[in-house]
Amino acid sequence: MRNLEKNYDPKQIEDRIYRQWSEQGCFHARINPEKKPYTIVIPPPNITGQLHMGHALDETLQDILIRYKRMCGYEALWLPGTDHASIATEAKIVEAMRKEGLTKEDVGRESFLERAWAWKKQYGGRIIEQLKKLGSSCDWERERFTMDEGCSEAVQTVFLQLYEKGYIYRGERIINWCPHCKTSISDVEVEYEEQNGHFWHLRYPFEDGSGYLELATTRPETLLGDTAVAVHPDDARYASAIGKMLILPLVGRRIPVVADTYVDKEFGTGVVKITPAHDPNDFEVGQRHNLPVINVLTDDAKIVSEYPAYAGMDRYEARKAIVFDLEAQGYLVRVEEHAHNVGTCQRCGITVEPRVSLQWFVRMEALAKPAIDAVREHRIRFVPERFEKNYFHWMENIRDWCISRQLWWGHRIPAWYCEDCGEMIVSAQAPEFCSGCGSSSFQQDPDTLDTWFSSALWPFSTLGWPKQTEDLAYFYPTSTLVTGYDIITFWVSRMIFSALEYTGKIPFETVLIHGLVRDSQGRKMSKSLGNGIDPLELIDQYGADALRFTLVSGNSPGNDMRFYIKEVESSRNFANKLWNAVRFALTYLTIDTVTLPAEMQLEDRWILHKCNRLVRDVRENLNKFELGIALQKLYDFLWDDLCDWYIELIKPRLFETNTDQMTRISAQQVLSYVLVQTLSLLHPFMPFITEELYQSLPHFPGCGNLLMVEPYPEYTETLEFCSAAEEMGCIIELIRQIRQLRNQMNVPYSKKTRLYLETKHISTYRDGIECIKRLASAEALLFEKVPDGLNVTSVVTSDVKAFIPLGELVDLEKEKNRLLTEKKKLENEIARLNTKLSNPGFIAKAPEKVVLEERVRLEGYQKQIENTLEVLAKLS
RNA sequence: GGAGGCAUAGCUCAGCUGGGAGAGCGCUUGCCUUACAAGCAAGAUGUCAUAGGUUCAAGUCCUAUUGUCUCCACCA
Repeated sequence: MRNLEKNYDPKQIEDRIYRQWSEQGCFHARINPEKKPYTIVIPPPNITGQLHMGHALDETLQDILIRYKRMCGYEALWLPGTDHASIATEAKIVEAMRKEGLTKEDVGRESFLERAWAWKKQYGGRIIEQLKKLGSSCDWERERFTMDEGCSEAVQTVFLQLYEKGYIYRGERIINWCPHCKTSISDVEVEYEEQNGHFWHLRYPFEDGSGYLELATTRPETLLGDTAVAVHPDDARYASAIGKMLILPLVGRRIPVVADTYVDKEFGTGVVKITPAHDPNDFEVGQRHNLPVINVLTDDAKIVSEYPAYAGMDRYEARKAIVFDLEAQGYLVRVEEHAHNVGTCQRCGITVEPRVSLQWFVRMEALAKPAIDAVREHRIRFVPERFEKNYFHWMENIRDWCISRQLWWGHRIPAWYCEDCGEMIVSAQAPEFCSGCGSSSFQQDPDTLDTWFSSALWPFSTLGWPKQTEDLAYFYPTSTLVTGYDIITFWVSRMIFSALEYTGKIPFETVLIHGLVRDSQGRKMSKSLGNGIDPLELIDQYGADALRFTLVSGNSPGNDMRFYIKEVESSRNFANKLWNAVRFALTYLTIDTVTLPAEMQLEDRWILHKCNRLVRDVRENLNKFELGIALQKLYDFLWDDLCDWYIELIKPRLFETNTDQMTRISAQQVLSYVLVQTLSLLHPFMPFITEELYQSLPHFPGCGNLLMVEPYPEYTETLEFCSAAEEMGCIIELIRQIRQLRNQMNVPYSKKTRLYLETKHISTYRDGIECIKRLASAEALLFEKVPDGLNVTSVVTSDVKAFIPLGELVDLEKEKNRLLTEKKKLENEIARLNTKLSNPGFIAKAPEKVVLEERVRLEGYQKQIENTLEVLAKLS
């Protein structure tokens, strides 16, 4: 038996406990046909990342689930790893090089990649170490990286398969281009923000001199690339203009007026300039009308050399110059203020530029369908269910996925171009000879794949796919995916359709969605605001368990939470409470096994009953992913029932002053039983402190198992003690009343009062008399009828009248008033219940159980008010 | 424009399939009662956003309204 410090100090134990788990191989999952597998793959953190509060929440939820299932007897695998995060990492490396005065082009592709791998080596491990600080019980022997050999093979296999099936194609399309990162980005990587801009009204003259058309634009600089003007086919105002030619101002190009239903007659003048190269809608109009696509911007958003007057100007400079020229030449009608949404790059924040370019795409329609069905048929379940709607909306309106990126860090596209004839060959290795011309010199496609392309394969690539490994056969499909609602579209949806397509199976059964951790003012935590709270600092200060407790308590799936340091403090206090409960127990435990006594006191049966119910509830809540509720129940039981009531009640039995060995031992037995049960129940939530305390219990050296691998408590029919629970409830009620009275009368705790109890349930109160004596600080005597002539004041419950000699209390008037208030309250309750019970509808339609409950309740109040009135009469 | 969330004590939030309004923090009062002052005991505070509806019964289900946040789409 070890002596515990007075206050819980997580720093003393956390690293030691983690090492112990690790050294005993508790994290490692082994294929075991005797057991059912339970698998979680971690949402791989970026190698650029530091652990932030969002991770802390995500990992805590996963660790709770995995520890719970492990203790429930599943072969639990939590598979960890990291993501190469192509654009984010590349941006960081470019930035680091910029400080050295270098660019990507300066160092070249090969040496750039060397830097990237060095980065991975240096920082990829950092976040893993941080995960360990949280207590994450990942199987580190199975740690993966999206660009390791196996995952890369998976990526290549998928690419080749999809290409052969015709799902991957290469084409000129309009895509989102980031002029800063100089790469394409997918639709979901664009973030829209409202900006104040202008609406420039321009006039484009007809070629035949018969006037002009007036239109408006927010981007006058794209005029250089206009290849038509469009009106609605049914718009009577412009019917005669359709098919006529206009002269494009400043450029002099002849462009047609076309009719297209894309145009909104009601908006502006009902005339739209069409710039197929720089607007997605215009691009489509262009396709329909066979319009030329004229690109006017370079890859860093400057005007191309074909327009000497503006060549080399940045897009915003060009805008000014062009507006100036338009005005000077009389083409500008007026300028309006106009607020509109502008797309920006998720990574760098620069305004994206729609741009026509040659990219690789995944054809999504056929892939999306089975993925929609899987969720619709509830083969995959979202928790909470409402996030299905997000998913369906996205999947049902899905567009082709642009997967090529003009980046170097990532999986390079396995396509090769013949240097002689230009023939494209898609294959894993460089081809030997060109199938077209027989040449043997090839260039590999310079582009890499969208980082989400590899994360989409994560649930199965990490288990060995495309190889049919034993791991894959046993642990796949995985069980639960835990992630934030912000990446359902980026990631969850892509894993679902990928898994169905390549493995023919769902990737996971349940998606547990959590919200964002916000700051105390409800703002997102972000670097730019500087409002982030570092989880590692909190762990350092309050312990990992306290942080975990804070993140889970009061949090419900899918909802955002605000984070207060104050709450971590109270979580820490809870840990300390638990610590001290065990510390107390240890000073009195003389037994070293955990068995329940044959003979138990009332309070023993009561706490066992409550503990057993707790086991049932916590399991139920955990099975339903209601982690916050489960934790709340544990908190209430431990603090209130166990510490404030049970331990206080059994103190007299535990102390040396108790010479009755039997009651002394039985108290120890029940206490250690309840402690083992609750430490086990709480372990998934607060693994460190529970493990440490469990090991300090005297039975531990005998059993020898770490708590982490002990079985999770199970509900036991034989521990249902309903009548004990009821009787104890009455006694608790009585004690509360007496305490209230003493408090109101300013009787100090140290002063014991005499107490005469009058009740018809002598046996019940005989069992509880010691409890009353101790917790109400009273010398209690039991009577069926209290002798007359005692000048007394009193406390009243439904089945007991308690009298305290008047001399021991201070104020008779006060006491009368107290009882009158009590009477009033009771009258109100009785009236309410009478109304309810005399309602024929209620009697007829409410379930019998509910009616009965209300009747019992009413009876209780009636007895109580009788007692109250009787006592009031005595007082006056 | 489309979809969804939230609105409960001074603050932050729980409240599962309808059946007497809860927790933490804060506040008031009294206590160093042989585990814990990071503690113990007692207490105060709520037209559960508004208006209807369903029901014997609504914080809970339905409809509308207001406020607020988010996601999706993006109209020149």
